[in-house]
Amino acid sequence: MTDVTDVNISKYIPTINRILLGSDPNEITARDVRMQLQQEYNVDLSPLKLEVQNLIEQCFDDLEIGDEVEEPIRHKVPKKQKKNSNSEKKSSIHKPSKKSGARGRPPKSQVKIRESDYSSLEDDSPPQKKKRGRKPKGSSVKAESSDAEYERKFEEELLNETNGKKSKSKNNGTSKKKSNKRKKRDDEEHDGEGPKKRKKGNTGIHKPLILSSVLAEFLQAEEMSRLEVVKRLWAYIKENELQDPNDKRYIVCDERLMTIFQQNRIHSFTMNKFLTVHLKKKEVSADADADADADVDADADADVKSINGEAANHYENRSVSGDNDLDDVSRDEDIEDDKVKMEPQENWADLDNLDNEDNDDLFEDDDDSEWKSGARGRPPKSQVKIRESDYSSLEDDSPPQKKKRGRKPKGSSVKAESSDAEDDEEHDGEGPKKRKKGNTGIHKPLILSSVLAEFLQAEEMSRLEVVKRLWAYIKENELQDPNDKRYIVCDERLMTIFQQNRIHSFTMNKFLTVHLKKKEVSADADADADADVDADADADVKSINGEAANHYENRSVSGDNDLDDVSRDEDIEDDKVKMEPQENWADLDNLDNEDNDDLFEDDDDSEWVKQEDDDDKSQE
DNA sequence: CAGTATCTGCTTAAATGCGC
DNA sequence: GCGCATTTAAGCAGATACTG
Repeated sequence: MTDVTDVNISKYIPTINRILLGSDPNEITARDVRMQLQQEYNVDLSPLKLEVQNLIEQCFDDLEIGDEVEEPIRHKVPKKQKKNSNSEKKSSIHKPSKKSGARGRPPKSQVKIRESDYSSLEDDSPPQKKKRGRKPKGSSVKAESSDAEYERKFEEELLNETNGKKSKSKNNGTSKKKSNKRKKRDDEEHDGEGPKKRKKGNTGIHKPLILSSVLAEFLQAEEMSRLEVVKRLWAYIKENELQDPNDKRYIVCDERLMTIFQQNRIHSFTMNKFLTVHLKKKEVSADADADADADVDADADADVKSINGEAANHYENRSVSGDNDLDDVSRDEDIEDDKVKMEPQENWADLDNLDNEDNDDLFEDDDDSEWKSGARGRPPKSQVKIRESDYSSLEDDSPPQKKKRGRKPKGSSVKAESSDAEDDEEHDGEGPKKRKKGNTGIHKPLILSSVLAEFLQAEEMSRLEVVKRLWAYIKENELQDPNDKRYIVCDERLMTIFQQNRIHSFTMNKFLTVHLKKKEVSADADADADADVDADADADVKSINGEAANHYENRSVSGDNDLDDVSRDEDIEDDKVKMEPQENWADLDNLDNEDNDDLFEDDDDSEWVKQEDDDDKSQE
């Protein structure tokens, strides 16, 4: 073999290129290339190993430009090189470091997205302001939907690269908290081996739908499941802080959202409804598929314009003129409502009517629209329902100006996903967390007031269990207000507990507080507890009941659910209010606090009362 | 370690479409 | 026809995770 120390190795470049091009990028290594060079030129390249490897790497990089397919080898070459000890890692500069990991690495799509205006939607934008404390679960879950995708993709890559050293654990950690149901579903997604037939990708709510051009432009995608659309829209809404600060369930549409929803402000509940016109079933047939894009775009354009009507022009103009320029918006009559945004309370009450009417009109204007037909064809089931209740529900829990108690509205849904963490631990008991369902937190048994104890036939119970059982009772006896199921029409038994003829489900917990007492651990306390509690509770409940108690007692004789009797009582007069929800119920919270606080304050000795007092003080 | 943020359970409302 | 899944808000108290 020839000694090549003096040779200019750059002469090997063409050969290296040829070898690289002619080999499987997944298999070839720098060493392989060097070996081939040695064979072809019959030289020993060992003395120049590092140089040659660098050269090979360089060639590889050069070839790789504009040829993304070869990515795998790109990782592979330097990796082998690393093994070969001390080579300067030119490659490491552009090679995604494993540590930068899932988050740091900007996936191609992400980069691309950043260039677009919809960065918020497409990239896995972390919660706008990173808050202190524990990572927002809800948001993490939410972000997860997009985050997880990227992470998953990247993990897959990692798994290909390494032998899956560690990648799994992290993701599992974050998603661990999802609900069993969701988790189950996700598991199926992940391993694809679930026994169930449902697959996220194709069926049900995960079925990809064709987006209208407007929506497609907004979301930078032609197809997407309804679910995903909603997710992304929410991401956008949050990113741009488009939720009404007074009532976060309302979304104040910026001009972009206006092009989609044709509303200045929509309720989150009705978002889906408005989305309907922008979502079209995907045709499966090949031809249809081919034509689909064109058709859809055309249709969508036409439809959206027809839906937009005059306003469309404004939108278009505005979209040129600048972002969020709401002054422009106000030129339009429909959009005039934007001003309402500045004076939240009064005019918003009619929002839902506005939604329905305005949009129904819009939808009905154009009979040819496929998008629309989707929307219109759908039963007014919801609408019927809505009209029945006159949206009382929405207006009822109209913005409580008061400072809110309890858990802060984080702006995320925790509900569904929440249950699992605990459930998991419950079941396998091996979780790293310390929580145990039996004794701690919401599962901690509390001592019930005698009234509640009698009602539930138990001396102790966790708040959670109490609520559960109460709900069971409510359902069993159909005590929910048929007009707004969130309200519970108390029968005489519930009245003895809540001291109200009718309570909002949200406030049930509040009213329960006086009936729940922390369990003392000390031995003596334990001994005395029962007697004390019973005595206290009896006294308290009576004092709480006050005058009304007599009525309750009388009524208990007179019959079940006889609400006419109830109206004799002044407090109970509110029952009538039930028929005219608006004015009086808006103050439900105040009413709760004032009326009941007065009652509570009558008896200072009560421990039950004390709890509430403390509570109230803390509120102030 | 103190302080803060979030989670936990439960319910309701709306819309969707698939599966049972 | 119901359940599922998704999203939001509201109320509550205690546990837990996280930050400084």
